[in-house]
Amino acid sequence: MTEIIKLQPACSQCNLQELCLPIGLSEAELSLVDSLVDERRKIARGEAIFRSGDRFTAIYAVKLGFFKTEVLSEDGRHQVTSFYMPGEVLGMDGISAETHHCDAIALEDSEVCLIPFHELETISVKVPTMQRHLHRVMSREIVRDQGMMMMLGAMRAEERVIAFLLNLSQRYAARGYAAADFNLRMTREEIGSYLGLKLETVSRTFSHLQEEGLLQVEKKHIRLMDAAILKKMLSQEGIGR
Amino acid sequence: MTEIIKLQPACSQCNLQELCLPIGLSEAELSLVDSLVDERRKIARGEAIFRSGDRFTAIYAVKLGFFKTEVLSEDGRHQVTSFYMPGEVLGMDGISAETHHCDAIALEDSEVCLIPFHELETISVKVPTMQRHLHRVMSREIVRDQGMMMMLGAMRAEERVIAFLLNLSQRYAARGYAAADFNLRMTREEIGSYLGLKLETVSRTFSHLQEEGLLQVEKKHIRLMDAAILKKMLSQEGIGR
DNA sequence: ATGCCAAGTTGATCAAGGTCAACAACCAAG
DNA sequence: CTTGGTTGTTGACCTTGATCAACTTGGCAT
Repeated sequence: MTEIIKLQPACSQCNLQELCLPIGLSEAELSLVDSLVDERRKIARGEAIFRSGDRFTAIYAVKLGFFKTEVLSEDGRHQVTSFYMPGEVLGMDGISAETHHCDAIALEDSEVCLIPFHELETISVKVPTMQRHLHRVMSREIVRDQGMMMMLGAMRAEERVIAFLLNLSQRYAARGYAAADFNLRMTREEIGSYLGLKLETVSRTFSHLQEEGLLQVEKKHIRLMDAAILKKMLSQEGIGR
Repeated sequence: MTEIIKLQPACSQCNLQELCLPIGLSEAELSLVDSLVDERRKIARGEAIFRSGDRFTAIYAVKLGFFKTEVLSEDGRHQVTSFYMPGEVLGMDGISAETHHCDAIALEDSEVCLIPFHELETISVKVPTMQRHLHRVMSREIVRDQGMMMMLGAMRAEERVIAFLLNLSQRYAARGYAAADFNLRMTREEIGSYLGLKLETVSRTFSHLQEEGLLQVEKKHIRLMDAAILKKMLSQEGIGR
């Protein structure tokens, strides 16, 4: 069950600071941020932070755990649009209409820092660095989505899977985890949905890359045997579809 | 050739105001915006406002004409990520890294209003309404991209084409043009790239929808014969791929 | 243990859409 | 008026990845 704890989140102490906050805030500015982020929330595996249609009030920084966001269309179809790991910020889809447009669901027991958005806007007015940072975070999401569109529109199945794994790898590395050896937090079906493929195709592609000796897969555990070659396969591979 | 004219753009007078600016700015606030947007720029068909790698300095409101943005990956592949019509704002991909990540190219002789971004941030601090609006515009882009990902990942060719046409139709309607009768500004190839399809598939799908009596296509001229049915085809159609 | 369910793998088959090619229509330039 | 280049249409064929189905494994509840 989702549970709310009023633990002083203290951004000023958080080891994710550099990922989630601007670099180079003054002491005074940092303490303003501390006062802003006043609530940490535990989300159990399978629970949602928010769902499509919920009123938008805050954005969320992942403190611990793993999330997916997914959109659903009128007919039953749904699609995973993103995965989020610690230090990443989610919920910005809600700003435009004061309503969320997707579900944000925990893939494992997780914790998020709740950032009330209107207060954030208020503080932005006083701390231009904060405003700049917010704009960058939003813009980064736009750029990321463009890359995603590129992937969905122009890459073949194997390339998508490779791009996905390399992206995960790079994000783990940025957090100080092993770049070539990690556990997937999501199912084959969720990966497939994210990549615009069926789960069988994801599974087959894993197996195939393993036969080639580029990958070792054992259930959710992935080991990249040669990231350099994988990268090359992305940029060289056929002029695509 | 691209040409710069210092014509008083006067947002306060512009008929696109409601699309491009927040509704409900005070007189005083509007005149602040007028002072911000101090340059209008003509872009000839085929020319770029900016290209990938260009330093980011401003965002652009389309005043007149039609644009596409496209990203290109290391290997030659490129993909159209968006089309923009009057009243829409482009260039926000550049904020995150102070560098543009795509090319913005005019599909016909066009005019844009140049909005220096750092000045915009400065004014946002003084005019909270402006800040709110900026955030909404950026967030709307995020939501739009999510819808695009949904389309690319979960829809079949015919559905994508229908969704594309209905989206255009709705945007024309919002601008006071006929919703069911308009001219495409882009080639079949550009549509295909945007939709993750080949130009032949776009062409065939047009022909097919025409045979069904749902569409009339003559070169670039499109007439939607029954938007209601088309909409229904989107939401009902098979549980998809 | 036992049974059940969700998650994953693998194979056989099929269809959507990509590829290749021919051709038509329509400019714009000479 | 002719020529060449761009854009669009249509057909024949082929490839990729979806679909359907059988089977395995592991976790959890009884």
